[in-house]
Amino acid sequence: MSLIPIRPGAQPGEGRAAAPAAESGRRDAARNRELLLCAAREIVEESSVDALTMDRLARRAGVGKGTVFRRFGSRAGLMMALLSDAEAEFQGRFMFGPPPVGPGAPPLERLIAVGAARIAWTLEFGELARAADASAHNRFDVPPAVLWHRHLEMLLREAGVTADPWLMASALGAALEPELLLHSVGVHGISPERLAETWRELVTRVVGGQ
Amino acid sequence: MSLIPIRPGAQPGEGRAAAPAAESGRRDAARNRELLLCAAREIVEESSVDALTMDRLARRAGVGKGTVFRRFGSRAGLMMALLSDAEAEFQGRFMFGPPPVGPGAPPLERLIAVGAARIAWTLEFGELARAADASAHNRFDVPPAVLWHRHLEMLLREAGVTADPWLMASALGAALEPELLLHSVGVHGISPERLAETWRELVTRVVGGQ
DNA sequence: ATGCTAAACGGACTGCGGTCCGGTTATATT
DNA sequence: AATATAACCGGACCGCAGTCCGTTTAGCAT
Repeated sequence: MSLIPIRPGAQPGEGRAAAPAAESGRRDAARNRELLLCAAREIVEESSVDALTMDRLARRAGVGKGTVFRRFGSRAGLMMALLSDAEAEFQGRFMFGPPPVGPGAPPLERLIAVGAARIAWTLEFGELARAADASAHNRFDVPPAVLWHRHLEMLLREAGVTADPWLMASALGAALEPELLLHSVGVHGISPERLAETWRELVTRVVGGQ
Repeated sequence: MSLIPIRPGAQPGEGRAAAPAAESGRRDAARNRELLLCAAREIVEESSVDALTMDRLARRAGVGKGTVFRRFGSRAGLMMALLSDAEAEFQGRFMFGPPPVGPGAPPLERLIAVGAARIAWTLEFGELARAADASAHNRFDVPPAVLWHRHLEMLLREAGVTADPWLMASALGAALEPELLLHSVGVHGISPERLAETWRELVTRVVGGQ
């Protein structure tokens, strides 16, 4: 799949060694990587994201624990690897897809649409995203997060928001964080539609529209 | 201190046993509690928040590890206990303090002021708050967080925000989360003034003002 | 003072994420 | 085919948060 591979098959360099890419040399490494991703998905759908521990994954895949960490760097890295296809597909949508999420629509419309899309995306893959964020030292500096943030910033600029678009993008982005969305839906029973509607209201007011 | 004690000297019930309050019976328990809080503060100022591990704290205070967990329930509970005075003081400011943070000023002014105050507060105590959030299952449901959220919601209502004030409060509150603020300042070198200014802009636009 | 009981105590124990290092193996070179 | 070497592999090991349970003790009632 991977329309916009953010370094395809590479994890965000956790330890010092960084990025044993998918195609570089050793075929057994690549094979183990797929083996592990496959086993990880099995564990997740059999039980839950929380059940996906590094030891368990290693034993399930029949490899040593060290191998798991060498491949993915950390638990967060593993989660991101599991998410990377879905993430890349989402990136493709807002960067090259059809309007109003993709380019071609007015910026405010794009903001509204991409927020709604993000909400839907999060409700589908959010458990993994939340787990990734949870044990992430630097969740804000990871490539997909940076790209997402820059995209929001760009849309805000295009929409005519002059005051510190960088911080505005941070503030608005915070309203779409998986932890918050999942909590709203899961604990308080808020519907996705209401989330999207409030996002629309929020972003409309921020760009000074209406 | 504790102007508005959120159950004074009690931790947000973590385990099943919950809330061995400060004054109830056994004086040794209360004594150990103070002993532990004191030792915890020592460790933090000698080293850092990260250096404050439960084992270390227990040994430093000369008690068993079980005692630490019985008193505070979890690491997050300990962090909240360490924060509780500062948190209570802040609550006092926005609920009963002088305007514009406290009551008496127009709602938009109060929103702007309380955000700025929150930013300053976070930059002072944020390390503890971040540590508390980090290992908190239910960081949104803890009393101070709920009170803060409801306060934002109330101000939004008073300011005439009709559309789903609950979610709007969540969204705006997310822009003031310790993790985000500390990241902006610490990693990207954003100044507190710029944070406050952007908050002013954001909240002004949201309430539809000028 | 003495005895009773509920509560507090300590520290061994578990499972987890993450690191390290000696042994192994795939690939390139000759 | 033999060799060299860089990368890979496994699993023992560490520190941490959190749990459990047998033991001790504070406070009360008599």
